[in-house]
Amino acid sequence: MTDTAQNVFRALADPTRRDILRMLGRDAMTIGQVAGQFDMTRAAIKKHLTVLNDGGLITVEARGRERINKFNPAGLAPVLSWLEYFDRFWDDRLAALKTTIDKDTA
Amino acid sequence: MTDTAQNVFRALADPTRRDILRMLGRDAMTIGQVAGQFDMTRAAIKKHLTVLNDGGLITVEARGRERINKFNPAGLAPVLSWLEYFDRFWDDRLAALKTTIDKDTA
DNA sequence: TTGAAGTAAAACCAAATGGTGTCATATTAA
DNA sequence: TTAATATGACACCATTTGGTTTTACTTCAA
Repeated sequence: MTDTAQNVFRALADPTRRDILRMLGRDAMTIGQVAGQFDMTRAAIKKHLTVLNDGGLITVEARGRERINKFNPAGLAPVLSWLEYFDRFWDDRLAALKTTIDKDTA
Repeated sequence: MTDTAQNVFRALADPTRRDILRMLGRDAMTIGQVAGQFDMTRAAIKKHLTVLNDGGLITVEARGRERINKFNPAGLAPVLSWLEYFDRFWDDRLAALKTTIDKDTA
């Protein structure tokens, strides 16, 4: 396995992949289902899913001839870790994020 | 200017650029100073700084014949916004980030 | 004013990226 | 068994990316 953080940032660098991740955040989907939402071939979507999987952002579960792709929240951890380095620069902007977090963790 | 979020994620996709950003987070530097820290030509560094600037992650201030490159914390806002979408998935991991935030905002 | 320092900009190159189409394989259903 | 479905894997292509060299322009200092 290569550098984890790099794989995550690389995975997030493409807008299609970020959209796929949002979609999988709502519902787990097969490759075909994901492809149905984009004007792109299944092969292209499959490549994106591979990159997302390499970045640990999704998990793939085989079910018969289908592959269920699920969003993996833990995969975003490297991004959060990386962002923490800049904590001291954040003030009001981060405070806003903090409140949204509070709503969940309360 | 094209899509802001895309420019930010694209800027963060390269490890050299992430390293540069960390360096600029500690101290503002000229192109030459940044280049001195990497085994790479000034031209290459200049390109990276352009991408970081396009992403709004740094600001460049001319001083004589020098260009002072500064980290711009606000440039990371699109990343935070994008991450907020996944709030409901985060629990303990995000709680950790929350505590570090609390230390700053207290 | 002349030379050195700092940067900008352009031409160029190899490799990675994002897409396609095709074919093979495995599984479900008739 | 056979046909359709869902995916995997490969070859291929155009464009982008990350790097280099080279040249030119400003600005500082002697």
